[in-house]
Amino acid sequence: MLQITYLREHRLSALEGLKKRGLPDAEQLIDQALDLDQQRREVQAKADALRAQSNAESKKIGELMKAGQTNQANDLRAKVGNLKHELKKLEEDLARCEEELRLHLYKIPNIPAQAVPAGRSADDNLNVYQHGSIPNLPKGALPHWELIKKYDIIDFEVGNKITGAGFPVYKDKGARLQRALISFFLDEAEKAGYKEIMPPLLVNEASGYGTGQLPDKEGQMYCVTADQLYLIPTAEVPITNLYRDVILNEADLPVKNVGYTPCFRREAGSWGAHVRGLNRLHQFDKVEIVQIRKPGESYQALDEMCAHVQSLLEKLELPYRKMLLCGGDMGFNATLTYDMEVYAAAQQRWLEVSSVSNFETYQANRMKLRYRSAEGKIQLLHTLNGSALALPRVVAALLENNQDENGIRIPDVLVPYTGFNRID
RNA sequence: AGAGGAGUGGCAGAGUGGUUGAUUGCACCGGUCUUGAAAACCGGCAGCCCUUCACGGGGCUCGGGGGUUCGAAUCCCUCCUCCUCUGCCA
Repeated sequence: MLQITYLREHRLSALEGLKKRGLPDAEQLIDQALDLDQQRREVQAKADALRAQSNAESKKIGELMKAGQTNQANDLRAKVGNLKHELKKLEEDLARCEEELRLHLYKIPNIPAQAVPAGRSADDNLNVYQHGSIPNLPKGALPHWELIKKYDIIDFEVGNKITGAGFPVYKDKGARLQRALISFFLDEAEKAGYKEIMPPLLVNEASGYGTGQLPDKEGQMYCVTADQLYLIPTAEVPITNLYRDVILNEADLPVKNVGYTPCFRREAGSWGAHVRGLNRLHQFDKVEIVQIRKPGESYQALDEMCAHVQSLLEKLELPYRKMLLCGGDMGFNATLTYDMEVYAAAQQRWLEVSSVSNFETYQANRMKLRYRSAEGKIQLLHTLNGSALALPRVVAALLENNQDENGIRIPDVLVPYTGFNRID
């Protein structure tokens, strides 16, 4: 959620930024927020003044009672009683104003950073870096959804039976490969200075609001209605919410956390062509890195996180490209996002395996995540996160790119984790 | 899940209706003293919102929400969390 004080002071640059997202009603959104804010402040000023009066009179009643001047105390008591009616109405107005403003601010997405190109869709994203060569596959090369059947390592049918579409069952070397990738990603992150966190997989409503999945993406999360809990769509939610309502000391920074979790996404309405096999699932595994940074350092941290993700892809020998997302394709909460896409040679498609974003203060403002500087000044922090990495599409590309007539080669770096160097 | 107890500032711990946003101790920060350090002493030390160019002024918050009252940390209701006992369970 944007800070209203920011909008008050930087209306024009906010507007300019939001236009890069292609928001047709950006001006209206901002001006309405400013109006609501103006109303709120007026009502609060009145309510505060009235309350100040009533507090002062009440104090006097106490003094009169102590002095034994009961009659005067009773007169005053009646007078203050009348103030209360007036105050009650103002309090209701104030609560309504605050609520309206809050709900309105939830509707305004984050302001894209300077570097973000304007654009409508993924077609307008900028390819800023590319690495590795596109493999030449043998004749008769198969897409991963055929390979997993051929070698019997991932089973969608039995997943359909026990749960439903999009919940595959990993078997044998397929299961082992999942575990190997998770361990590899966690070990690499720890080498890069991240602290491992194993969080709950269900979160409450407040956490959903903290990182911005609620109210915006309510329909995309699985909800356990009996207890009003949500299955996490990403480890970002619990790991960032660790710091909800927290004031960190400057010495505690930067925070660098990593966590492996399964992720659960309803993916309502997003099924179509191109989502076969592992390309899109309701449950998948992901290792997520999260950083919490002082405002001045967050873009440097973003670069550092990208470099980490890129090093993983290079170690796995996967060809990839780094995309700078345009305003229209960027998530609601982010100011700047890089997507990493690997090339899956049998499908002949680039698949997004990581999304690395800076949220600046957007999440921190919702979460009241702040730090106290050495001089004692308190201010909001910047939050960042990135997938490092999401497994299914990495597996898809590994299977497709490393296939030959007799099987699939496992990249050297994974062999110590899998205990085998081929799937056949 | 049932019964009982409890939740106060970074921590510990007072406070059961009236200038108490809160005694005190520890921790922390600044200062005096000291060659330096410790000790001692002095001072500071919650967050948010409104208002003011500023100095300052005002409001809200004692787990969350609601209520009683002129006035609530203190009384009532409700939810959450923790502890003890019983039950259940990997």
